[in-house]
Amino acid sequence: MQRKPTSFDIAQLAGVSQPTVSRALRGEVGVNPATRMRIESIARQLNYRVDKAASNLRTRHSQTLALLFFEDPTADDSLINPFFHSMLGSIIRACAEHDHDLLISFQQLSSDWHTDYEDSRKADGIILLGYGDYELYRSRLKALEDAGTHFVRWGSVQSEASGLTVGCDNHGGGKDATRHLLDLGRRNIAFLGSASSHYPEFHDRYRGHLAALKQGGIIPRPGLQFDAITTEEAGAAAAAALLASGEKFDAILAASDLIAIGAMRALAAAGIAVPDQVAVVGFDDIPAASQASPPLTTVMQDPRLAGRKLVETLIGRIREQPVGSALLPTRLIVRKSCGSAT
Amino acid sequence: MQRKPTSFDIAQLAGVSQPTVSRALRGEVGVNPATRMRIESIARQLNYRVDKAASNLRTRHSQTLALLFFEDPTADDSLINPFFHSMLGSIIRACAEHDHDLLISFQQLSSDWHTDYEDSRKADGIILLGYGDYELYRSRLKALEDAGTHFVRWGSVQSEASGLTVGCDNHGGGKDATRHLLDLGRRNIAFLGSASSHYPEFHDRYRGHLAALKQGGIIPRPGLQFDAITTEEAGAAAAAALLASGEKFDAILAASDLIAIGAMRALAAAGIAVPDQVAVVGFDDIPAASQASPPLTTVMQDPRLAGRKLVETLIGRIREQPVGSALLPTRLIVRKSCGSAT
DNA sequence: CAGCGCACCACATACGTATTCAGTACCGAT
DNA sequence: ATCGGTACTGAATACGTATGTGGTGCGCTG
Repeated sequence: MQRKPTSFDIAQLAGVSQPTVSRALRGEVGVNPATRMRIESIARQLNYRVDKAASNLRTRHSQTLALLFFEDPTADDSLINPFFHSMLGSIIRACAEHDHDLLISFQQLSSDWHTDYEDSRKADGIILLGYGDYELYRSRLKALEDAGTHFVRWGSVQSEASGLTVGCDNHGGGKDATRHLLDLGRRNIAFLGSASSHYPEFHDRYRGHLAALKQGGIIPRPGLQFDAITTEEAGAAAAAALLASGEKFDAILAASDLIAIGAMRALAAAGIAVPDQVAVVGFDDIPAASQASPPLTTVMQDPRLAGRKLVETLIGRIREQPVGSALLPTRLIVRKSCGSAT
Repeated sequence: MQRKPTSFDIAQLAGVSQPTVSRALRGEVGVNPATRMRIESIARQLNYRVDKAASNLRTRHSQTLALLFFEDPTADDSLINPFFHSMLGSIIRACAEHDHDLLISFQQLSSDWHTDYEDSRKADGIILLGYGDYELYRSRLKALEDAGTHFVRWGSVQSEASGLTVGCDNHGGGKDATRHLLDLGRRNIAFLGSASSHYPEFHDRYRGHLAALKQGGIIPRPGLQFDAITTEEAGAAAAAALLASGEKFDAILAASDLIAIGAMRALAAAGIAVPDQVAVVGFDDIPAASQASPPLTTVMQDPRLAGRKLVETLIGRIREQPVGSALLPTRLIVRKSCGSAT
């Protein structure tokens, strides 16, 4: 097993200089076609690959993006929110389509990620993904911005955050879902999920919910909102709290599918029929939504589109092209849990 | 925003030479403690980070592992098998614990991954993950091996593959599951999942199944085995085929949870009660298994352990330490679908 | 035939770190 | 006073690619 071939080896075999090899292999203009073909043929023959480290050093680009997942420190080790999981796949693909590699890492909100990836030139830019208390890392975003780091965040587009954000139309999605429930004759709709601005996406969904109520001439009852983070357990707990509160309700809008699924479990345990007695609508359209019983009506965020948009926005930013934040459409997926005629 | 600081900048400020800075920051012995502290302090102050590209170029190591997912070309874009998804999390963590970065990529079985990652020095080694027709990429493994590439594969440990393999005890898991069903009085156990050696893991599970039958004095009926790849659709189709075959059966051992869940759906559609009429056992213990109705009895593969073992084995291999393939234990998780008393 | 422009290519060097080798200063022992 | 050894440090260089600058040969124009 001999030494890995370098561009010098090829140069020697081709009878040209190393710079010419470099130019030829990178498709630069101004290389004699005959020479280029000779070089390419030799490179193929030697199974030559450009040394990424040397190339990165010289060009000062790594052609690599870093994907950072944020998570509550409480989260179980190996679990990722299913929606992010779907997005992961599309991000990987989008990176490949743009000839970039993808570095992936988990981060606790508390660690010092903000000084790492781009400073050390491991990546040209960063994609930030994660639910969680937004206030906790706002200052980190600011630091990133100040350091001139290229990054894109998935989240609530409306919030006055630093940097670029890609997110779906949470407000519109919440509004659509609630309007659908109203159209079905439900009048007492509970909202499960934090309404605090610390969770901007849930907050937006809640505001959309309220907007639809208002449009429908319904006066919101504060007693129908219960906090929950996006786990089944939290959803079940919130639904239990709702039941225990004695408030009258005939529908639940959950801020995420996991919450909705947990709530449906709690309802089932309490002997309440979905959708006959209580209609349930979720948010995300994770795979489990269609598997739930009854299948869950939900607001779909398109992970394919989301991943692609994140990558394209980030690469645009890196290339100093004029890119902005992006708001992606949502779509209501009607299944059985809302009691629609099907 | 000024230029990124280099080790020369620090050297100048500290009144030492650049090599001393390099030595100090990497914790080499033989640097005066006072000098070291001065250097470290200046580095912190400048927010200095070692330039990965330069470091990689010089050391000829990238401190990076590549994770390659293989998938059937037919698979939907953004989906990863849930079990691999769980492993992904633990691999990411294990990499972090060992101070390695993780590059991630999808690969079609047909593409030329075998010449890429390590040749270009993007990664020091490769983790291969994926179900799929094993024969298709056997030759690629051979090529990797011949090229001296460091890699570890997740899969069937028994198969005479090139290179290192980490996998769970598929044979033992299949045997345990079948024995449990026999203990519960089931005598006509169908096996859903390919029994071909092209799918070595399923093959091992099937052999375990047969071994348990033999031990229990049951003569296997070939008509009770139906091929299926690891999707719900395939599981449902296999169950439908089983039903259509007219074979008598009172239990199903599925080669994966996805197959089992699909099969349960098909059984439910046919009005067959689980577990009363037919007991069902799966394999993997994906999150959906505990959510299924009834909750699915299954053979757990521990993704935490699996991920850690893969990473540690690979790093050991890279460091030329004496590491070997590893067989990880499985554990039967008894839930309702098998009809155990609970 | 002088002069010009074009197409192509080589020389030299930069990128930032890690490592080899050769010191230098200092101490204690002879 | 000399030597040997220890502890530390600096000069020089390698790693492999990409790029700025300048030069060569050729064909073409006038």
